[in-house]
This record gives sequence, C-alpha cells and structure tokens, in this order.
Amino acid sequence: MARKPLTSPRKQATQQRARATVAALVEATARILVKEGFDRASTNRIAEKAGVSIGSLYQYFPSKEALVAAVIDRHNQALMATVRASLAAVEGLPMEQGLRHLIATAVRAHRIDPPLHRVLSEQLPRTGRLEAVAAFNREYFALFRHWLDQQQATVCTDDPDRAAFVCVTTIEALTHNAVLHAPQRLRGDAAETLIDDAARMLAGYLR
Amino acid sequence: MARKPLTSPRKQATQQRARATVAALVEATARILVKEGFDRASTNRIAEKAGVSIGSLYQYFPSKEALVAAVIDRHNQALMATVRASLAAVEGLPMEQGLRHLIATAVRAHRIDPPLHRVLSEQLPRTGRLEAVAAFNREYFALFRHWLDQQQATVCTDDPDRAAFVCVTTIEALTHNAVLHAPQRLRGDAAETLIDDAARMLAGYLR
Amino acid sequence: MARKPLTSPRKQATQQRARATVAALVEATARILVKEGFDRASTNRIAEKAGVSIGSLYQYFPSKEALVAAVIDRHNQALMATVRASLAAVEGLPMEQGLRHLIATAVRAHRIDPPLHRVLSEQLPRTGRLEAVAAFNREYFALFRHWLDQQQATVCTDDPDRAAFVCVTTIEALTHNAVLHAPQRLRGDAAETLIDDAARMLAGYLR
Amino acid sequence: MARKPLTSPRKQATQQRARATVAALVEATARILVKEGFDRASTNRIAEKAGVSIGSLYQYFPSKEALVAAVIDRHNQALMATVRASLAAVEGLPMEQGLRHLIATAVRAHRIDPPLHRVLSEQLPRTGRLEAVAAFNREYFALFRHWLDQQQATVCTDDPDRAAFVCVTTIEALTHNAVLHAPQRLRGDAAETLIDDAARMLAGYLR
DNA sequence: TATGAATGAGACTTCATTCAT
DNA sequence: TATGAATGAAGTCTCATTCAT
Repeated sequence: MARKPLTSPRKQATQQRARATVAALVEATARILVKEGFDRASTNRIAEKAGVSIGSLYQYFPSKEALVAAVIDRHNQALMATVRASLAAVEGLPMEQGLRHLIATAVRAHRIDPPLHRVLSEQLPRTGRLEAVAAFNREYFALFRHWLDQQQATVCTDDPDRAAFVCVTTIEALTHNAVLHAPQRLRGDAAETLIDDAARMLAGYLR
Repeated sequence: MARKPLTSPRKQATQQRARATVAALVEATARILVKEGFDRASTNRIAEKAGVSIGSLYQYFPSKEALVAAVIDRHNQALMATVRASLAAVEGLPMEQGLRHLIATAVRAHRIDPPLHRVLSEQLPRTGRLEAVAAFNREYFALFRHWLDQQQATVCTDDPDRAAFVCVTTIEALTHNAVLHAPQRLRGDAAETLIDDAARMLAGYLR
Repeated sequence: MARKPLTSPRKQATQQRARATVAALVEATARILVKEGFDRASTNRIAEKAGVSIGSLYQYFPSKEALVAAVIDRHNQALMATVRASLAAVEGLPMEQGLRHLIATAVRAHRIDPPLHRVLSEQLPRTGRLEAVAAFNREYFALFRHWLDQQQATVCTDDPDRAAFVCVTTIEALTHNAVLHAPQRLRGDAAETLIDDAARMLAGYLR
Repeated sequence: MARKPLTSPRKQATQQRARATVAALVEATARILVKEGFDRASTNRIAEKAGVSIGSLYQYFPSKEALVAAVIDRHNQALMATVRASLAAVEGLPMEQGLRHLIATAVRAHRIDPPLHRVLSEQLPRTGRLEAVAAFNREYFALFRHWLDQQQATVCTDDPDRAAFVCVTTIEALTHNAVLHAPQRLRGDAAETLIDDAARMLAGYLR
C-alpha cells in the first residue's frame, strides 16, 4: 500500500494568531530537521517545540510531509530570491566574469542556511518533494541556459543543452561540496580562489 | 530500540551454511531497499524475503543498521574493485587520455547497480551511514591525488589538493547526475561525447 | 469528551434567525449522516455544511448526540404525522381493508426519506438513541392496539397484546425489509400485491 | 478518503500458543463488544482484556474490523450449525408442524448468545461486514425456499419467492424482537404460544 | 452573540527487537 | 542453532469540545 500523503497546506490562516501558529510550526520543523534529522522529527516533537498542540498542527498541515514541504518551499524561495536578484546583474559582463558572478551567486545561495540545506538535500528525496528540488534545479538551469544563449559571440558548442548540463552540474556540485563538506575552502580568500578556478575551468570549456 | 546500534556483523560466519544465510540476508536487504525504500524495509520483511526467520537475522546482524551497513560495504567494494582495476591501466597515458579513462571508469562504477546506488545515495544519509560513502570518496580522492602527482610534467597548479577537489567533485557530479537523472546522456555515442567534454574541460583546467 | 452528553437543545431559539440556524444544523446533520455515515459525521463538518461556525453549533446543541437526537425527533415526527393522519381514516373500515390501510400507511411512512431512515436504523442503535426509535414503536403499537380493540366484533384472540405484538412486528419488518432491502417488491403493482398478501395473512391470523 | 480495512485474518496461527492467543483475542472482542459497544471497543482494550500485547493483536488481525469479522463469523457459524442440524428434521412433517419446527429453530438460534447477537445486529452494519449477516439471511432464505418447494401439495402461491420473503421476514422479525425486546414472550409456556401463533398465521397465509 | 483557533485525549497501527521453545 | 510468537514504545492523525476575541 503506497501512502501518498498530501503535501499542500490544509487551510489558509487568516487571523494573525493563526499565521503566527503556522510560522511557528514551519520554523520548529526546520529547527528539528536540522537538530534531529528527518526520521526523528515527529509531529509531536514539532508541535511541542512550536509551543502548539498537536491538534493545531493538523489543523494547518495534513501530514508531516506537508510540514516538510513548507520548509522546503520557504528555503527554495529564499534561494531563488538570491539567485534571481543576483543574475539580473550578470547581463553585459564578459563571459568569464559572468561565470564568476554566476558561481559566486550559487555559493551565496548555498550559504543561506547550510545546516538546513544539508538536511534538506540529504534527507529529503523520499518525501516525494523531490519536485521542489527539481523545480529549483530547473529554474537555475533555465536561467543559465538563457545566459548561455546570450554568449554566442564567445561560446562555441554544438549542443548548448549539454554544455549547460555540464556547467550547471559542476557549479552546483562544487558549491554544494564546498559549503557542506569542505567549508575551509570558502573561508577568507580561499573562496575567491575556488570561484576563480571554477570560472576559469568553465570558461575554458565553453570557448 | 537500542540507541546506538552496533553495525559490525555479530559473528563470523564460519560454516558454509551460515555464510549463505548472511549473503541471502544482505541480498534481500539490497533488493528490498531498492523496491520499497528505506522506510518500508522492515527487518521482518527482509528476513522473510531471505527465507530466514527473524530470530536468525538477529543472530547474524545485531541491528537493522548493521544490515544496511553490510549492503553499503558490499556495494562500495564492488565500486572500488572496478575503480582500482581500471586505474591500474591509467599509468603512462598522456594527461587528457588519462582523464578520459578516469571519467569513463567513474561512469562504469556508477552503472554497477544504479537503482541500488540511487537508493543508497538518496536515502542513506538519513541513517548516519555517511561515513561509508565518505570512505569511498576519500579513497577515490586519494587515487586521483596520486595520479595527479604523477602528472607534474603537464599539470601546473599551486594547490594540488584544491585541484583534486575540483576534479573529483566534478567527475563524481557529472557521472552521478548523468546516470541517475539524465540517462539519455549516456546512451550510445552520447556517453563518449559527454566523457570527452568532461575530459577536455578538466584537462584545460589542469594545464 | 463528556461522559454523559446532554441531548436536549441548549436553549430555545426564540428569534427567527436563531430558528433558521437550528434548522440548518439539523438539516446538515441529516444530510451528512446520509452521505457520510455516522462515524464520519463530525461536528465540524456539520457546522461547515450548515454555514455556521462550530462555536455557534455548540451554542444551540450541547453535544453531537443532541444534534443526532434532533434529527431523529424530526424524522419520527414526520413518520408519526403520516401515520396519525392516515389512521384517522381507518375507522369504520372492515377488518381486512383496515389492515390493508394500516400496512399501506406503514409503507408510506417508510418511504418518507429512506436513505435517512436506513442510516438511522442501521447506525443509530450505537448512539444509545434507541429510546427515540422505541418511542416511535410504542406509539405505533398503541395506535394499532387501539384499532384492534375496536375490531372485537371480528377479531378473536385470548391476548390482544400478543396479537398486537405479532401484527406490529410483522408489519414493521415487512415494510422495513421491502423498502430497504427489496425495493423491487414495491415498484408498480408489486406494492399492491405485497400489501395484499400481508393484509390477508394478518386478517387470517386475527380471525 | 474511504478507508477499506482488511477483514481477513493476517496469518494462520500454527503453533498452539498462537492459536490460544487468537482465540483469546476473538473472545475478548466479543465480550467487549457486548459490554462496551462497538464504538468503545478499542484495540488497546481488546488486547488488554485478552491478556495480550497490542503488537500480538496486530500480528493476527490487520484491523479492528478484522477482529469484529472474526466474532461475526464465529457467531454465524454457531447459528448456522443450529439451523442446519434442526432443519434436517423438518422433512416429512406436515406443513403447519413443519413451520412450527422452523420457527422454534429460529428462536433457538437467536438464543445462542442474545447479548452478542444484539450488539452484532445493532452495531455492526457499518463494518462492511453486512455481507456476513446477508450471507446468513441468504442461507436461511434458501433453506426455507427449498422446504417450501417440497410443500407443493399443501401450499398454493403464484410467487414462491414472495411467499418465502414474507415468511422469512416474519419469522426473523418475530424471533428477533421476542428475544431482544420482549423476552417475557419466550419465558416458560409463553414461548410455545407465540410459536404456535406464528405457525398458524403463516400456515394460513401459505394455504 | 458569533467566530474559529486551539486543545488534547485517545484511536489505530508499525516495527525493531527479545526470548521461550 | 533456528524458530516465530510476543513485546511495547512510539508514531501519525481525528474530532468533540472549549474559550479568547
């Protein structure tokens, strides 16, 4: 029997008190996910940490998955806000500088809440909320692809989709790994160096 | 529930029958992980699928974690066997060809049992068995780092560790993504093309 | 959960608006009982369907039981209205024709809202509201007993109570079964035939 | 979301200890149904009363419904055993005596465990286990119908199905009502009188 | 008086693990 | 050593009811 838990919020919180409750629940979920991990994050613990009864939790979220989905959405929105804002500024830069900008932006986005980002990226897939991650990736891919099209003067590739796949995968992996598994590579000047390396590498690849 | 479950096999399976039982259990665990996912993989189901009583399961494995760990180890060993065997042949190749060989090897390793690989990489972080994955990464990193040292004639970098970090991360990400999320990029000639791209990119970077 | 919920309306709905609210609540309860069954008929759903807040619901009904009781009462009153009106006309008829009339009346009563009747008769015993049903039965029994007394010319029985018990039970069972479990026995002419059978049988019994 | 709970036992109890556990659970369920009613019969209470852990309960019964179904089956089997045994003896009796025998049998069957019978017939419908009751009714109807066919010498009816419907409904209702709602009608000689009344009535109807 | 947010006891159920046989 | 019956903590979720606004 495959359970298919609903992940959309159960009802809109109209009154201010209710909105506070919802916010507290989402925040508590995020904190517990970080501190305890997905499996140990029970709805009871979440409600308790949010200072809310279990009944209230289920008034707004039909399942544990829905709570996690809300956390993901919140995080993704923060990421995308960062990325979009930053990418507006990439227009008109020469290619390698543009790449540096794109990569620096990815790093900045990954630094928004690294512990949460870690737990979401590591423990989340099975919620069926993969789409949320996928959505983020798709959007990032599209933005990059768009930028790539504008570089036709300097970029030569027979298959821009493949080029974008290679670049986006590389940027995402380097960023993710650096932030989560090799933070010393981003402390102080090291960050610049790493971003430079990556930018040079991709620029060389695209030329 | 034991708070800190042991993860080492409970006793050596000296007799042949016992070894068969252990193998059946590990195999059943792998298959159920793939088919049902981590959460629905219960020890009872595993024992049943292995044709073994639940009591016997606990005679050989002190906990569910230990079973999963055994699956991971088995998979890692298969991966490493592939990698090591292949890397022996990389000696003496010119750099770009060497890279191509390294990347092709990574692709081959990822193709060993993609569904299992996927479930292990997506659902296992939750179990705290990250070390096992990390062990694989460390070994791959070490092998690559060793290869890099031998390329001093053609490679110029001020920080070989950073170079290795960039290369290994890139190879792993491209391979992983291609196998799990973009399999069409590995069908037929596409594989060669992608491997070529990656090799050219990294060669350019290292030079 | 209140152990012994009150079942009488909490206050008289004097104002017109209040009466409308009460009526909407009772109607909503009836409809939800029919559509969802007793277990899934929650007070929240009832309030929602009635277009009333849950708080208002509890202003007029002290408990879920009270709501259900109101539905039962309403239904019983409809039944009894039908029965009483019809039984006024039975006076003066010869016995067998009188019986036919009584039975036809019972059928008509059962047809008032069969789905509701079904849910009340099938699921309500569980609520301890049996008394309400019993009340209806007592009244029907009394009416029949009264009619029987008037038939002394043609009826011979040593124990009119027993005779009434047999007749009322039989009428009620045939009617109930026909309406709820064998509706084809009441379609078109079949109804006449069945009523005839029953009337002949009981007439024979009473003579 | 319509729940559709499984009602078939989860696994066969092979060892004797297990069979004892299953029997204890069914017995406890029956007793609690009688004492507390369906709604207050929780699986926890049942397990406790059976002197068994809740886990064991779910090892053998996948749901509360399954437990109730087992009780129903047990009861139905007891009923049918009584009915079948007794109906073997009806062959060859003259019609009215045969009817008396059939009715007396129904009374005896209803007396097997009246409190349980009451709770099953009053509270049960919604389990979807209506079929069990229906099955009993169908079998009783078939037996009666068969008997009716053999009475062709003395019975005249244009529609034997309708005749059977009338008779079976009447017998069942009188019996049920007498046992459950008017037990004084079955104490001592009263029982004979009532059975006689019913037999005479039905004999008159069938002739 | 109306609203609807909040409550929390308690229901059902799973599953890793133990232990008597 | 193998078996599988038994355990029970812990999890998810519902719903009648209360109460602050």
